[in-house]
Amino acid sequence: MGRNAALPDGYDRFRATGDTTPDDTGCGVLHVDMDAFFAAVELRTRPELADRPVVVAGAGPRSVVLSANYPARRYGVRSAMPVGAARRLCPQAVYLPPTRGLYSEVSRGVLAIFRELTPLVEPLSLDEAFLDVSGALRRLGTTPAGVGALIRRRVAAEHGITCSVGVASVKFVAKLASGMAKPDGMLVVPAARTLEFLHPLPVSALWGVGRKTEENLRRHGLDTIADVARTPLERLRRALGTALGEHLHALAHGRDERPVVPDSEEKSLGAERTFDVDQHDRAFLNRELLRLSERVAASLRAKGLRGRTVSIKVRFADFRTITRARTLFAATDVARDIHGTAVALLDEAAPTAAVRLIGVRVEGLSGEDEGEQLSFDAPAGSGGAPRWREAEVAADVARSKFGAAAVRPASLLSPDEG
DNA sequence: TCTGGGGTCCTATCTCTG
DNA sequence: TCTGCAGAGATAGGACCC
Repeated sequence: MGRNAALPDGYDRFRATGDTTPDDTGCGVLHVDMDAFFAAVELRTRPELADRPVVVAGAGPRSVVLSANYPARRYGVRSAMPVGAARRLCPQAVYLPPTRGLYSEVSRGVLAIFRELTPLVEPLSLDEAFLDVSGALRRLGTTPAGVGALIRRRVAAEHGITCSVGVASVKFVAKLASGMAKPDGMLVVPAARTLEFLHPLPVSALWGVGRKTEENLRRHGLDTIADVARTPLERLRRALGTALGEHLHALAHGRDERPVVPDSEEKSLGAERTFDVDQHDRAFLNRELLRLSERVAASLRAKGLRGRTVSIKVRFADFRTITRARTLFAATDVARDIHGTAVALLDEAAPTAAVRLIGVRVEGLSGEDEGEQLSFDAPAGSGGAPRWREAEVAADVARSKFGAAAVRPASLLSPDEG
């Protein structure tokens, strides 16, 4: 969904319109971003709502806005805003619950279009991706901006939603451009005009500058990207730390060496849950850790992965958040092992305050065939772990046939199911 | 305003080892 | 045996992204 950057004055000169051929010299990277993706997908089946404010959000008291269409945004409704705040700003909006699975399905269809055009497609999330089209232009018989226009036509025709496209010489400029093209537009930044495009923009437009870093930069008198570009590298390093200082210095000069990477490996996999009401009860928290461990383990197995480090996250009522991690002797994809470690970590952290959120994450991922399986109640090599794993794999199969509720640990059954 | 859930990356600190 | 040092890995927290 991207950061919303209204098109600044004068930036219309970068906009590609139907009746002109934009200068896309030196451009090989496209960033494609669906407009108000979840809301747009919902509106396909409810076209009568198209001109009304529509918000996709969960129903819980602590839910946030997942997506808002442009009529809703005119009232100030934004992604990630608490639903209560959205309702105050726009009580007349239609609030729709998210449709599980639907957005992934549409996303796969859109990505398939991209991959017909170039193999170098790097998805960033369900609703956006980078494409490197530099090697495909001769075969396609068009220009980068031509590919962008083709994508916009096909996504609209085949999936009934609009997208915005940024065309540039490097990833981060393409991403900025797509954000500024929204909704339903395309911006093209030829390589030679990259600095002209970048320098008037505020520092917050730089990728990696959030609220804290923006405050920090402004404290140092740096308000625009041009200001950052003019600042000596050593001063940026001191102000921001080595890595961030060097990163922002490069971006401010229009340098972004990161290639479009089609298959990046996952580094961690987790699940977490915010409770409707803050929780004290340790038995309840342990059951929730089991539920989350089951989910994480099933995802690991579905992806053929195992992980060596188990971490938990605990957020308290005052939003203070702690994490605790433990590295196992060997990688695992077994819920029983993950849960055992998570409970031990929670016991050691011994939180006394009310808990708002609890999460489980597995890091240090490797392929299923690398490393050895570990179990809590069996020494390595004794065969205990494979039996638990077999049981969990059998449960995976049952769930895939009969639904998610078909197989659960007894401790997760509600009393009337027991 | 009162803050979801899924991630990545960076930094500081601590511990272990040679 | 103690101390200093450097490097690696583990750990915790924070910022950021969508």
